[in-house]
Amino acid sequence: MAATADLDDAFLALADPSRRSMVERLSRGPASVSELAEPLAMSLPAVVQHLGVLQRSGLVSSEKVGRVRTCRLQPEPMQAVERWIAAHRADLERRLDRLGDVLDETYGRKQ
Amino acid sequence: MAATADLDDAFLALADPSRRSMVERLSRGPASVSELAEPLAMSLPAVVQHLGVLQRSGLVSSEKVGRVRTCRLQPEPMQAVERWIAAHRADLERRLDRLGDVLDETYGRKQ
DNA sequence: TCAACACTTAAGTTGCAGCTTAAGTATCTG
DNA sequence: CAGATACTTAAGCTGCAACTTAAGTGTTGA
Repeated sequence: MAATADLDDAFLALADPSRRSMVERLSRGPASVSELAEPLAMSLPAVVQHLGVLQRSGLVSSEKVGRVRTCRLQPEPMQAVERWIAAHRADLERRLDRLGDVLDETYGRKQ
Repeated sequence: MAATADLDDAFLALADPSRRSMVERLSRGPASVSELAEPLAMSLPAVVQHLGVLQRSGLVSSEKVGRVRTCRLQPEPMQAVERWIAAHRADLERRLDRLGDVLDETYGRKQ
């Protein structure tokens, strides 16, 4: 059960299109910093800073071998975010369904 | 098929604990601005500003009747966020599963 | 009619996110 | 060992997010 601050970090990390592009790339497999940077129109230090945000959120881990840092997506924070969304979306939709029933009962069910 | 900017807005809106608390409240049913503000330790204008972020993201809609503004959670942006997460988490986990298979084949399956 | 209520608008402060350039530090490769 | 590669560190800039207080506006109930 993810702490509030963990969700803060994960949602914030995913709120930037450059970082989501990095996550999309990593969802297809590990990648080096340069590979993550390649499609992005910004300097390498900027990419490294985005990577820092992703790592601090736990969404991405990395290890350096030789001069190459290899990055990987971590499943747990993605699951925590999905659980939070799913729970509250489900609440909402259950309620909307019931509302539909109530309106049907009040005004007559549609054919 | 949510545009990138829409996902930006939705993730950003959900990256704040006060705003998530508002969304949690609204997932249980419509509420007035004062009701949303009640559990939050901040001024009413601050709450209204958070509400503005939620509305600009499409997550929340509101209408004013008399002097009361009633707010509702909208399902579509929640679904869009959930779809994005689910898609990339699924990619990741499919890959991790295959990796497990490969490791099993290479090093011998665990008993 | 007038005071309480439920916001709303305006204006200002503070801090930090998201870049930049410049100058490092290791690690390979020929 | 020199030059290319793959980051890394440092420092500084700009804009906007997240509040605040103060002063509105329109609505309602006694």
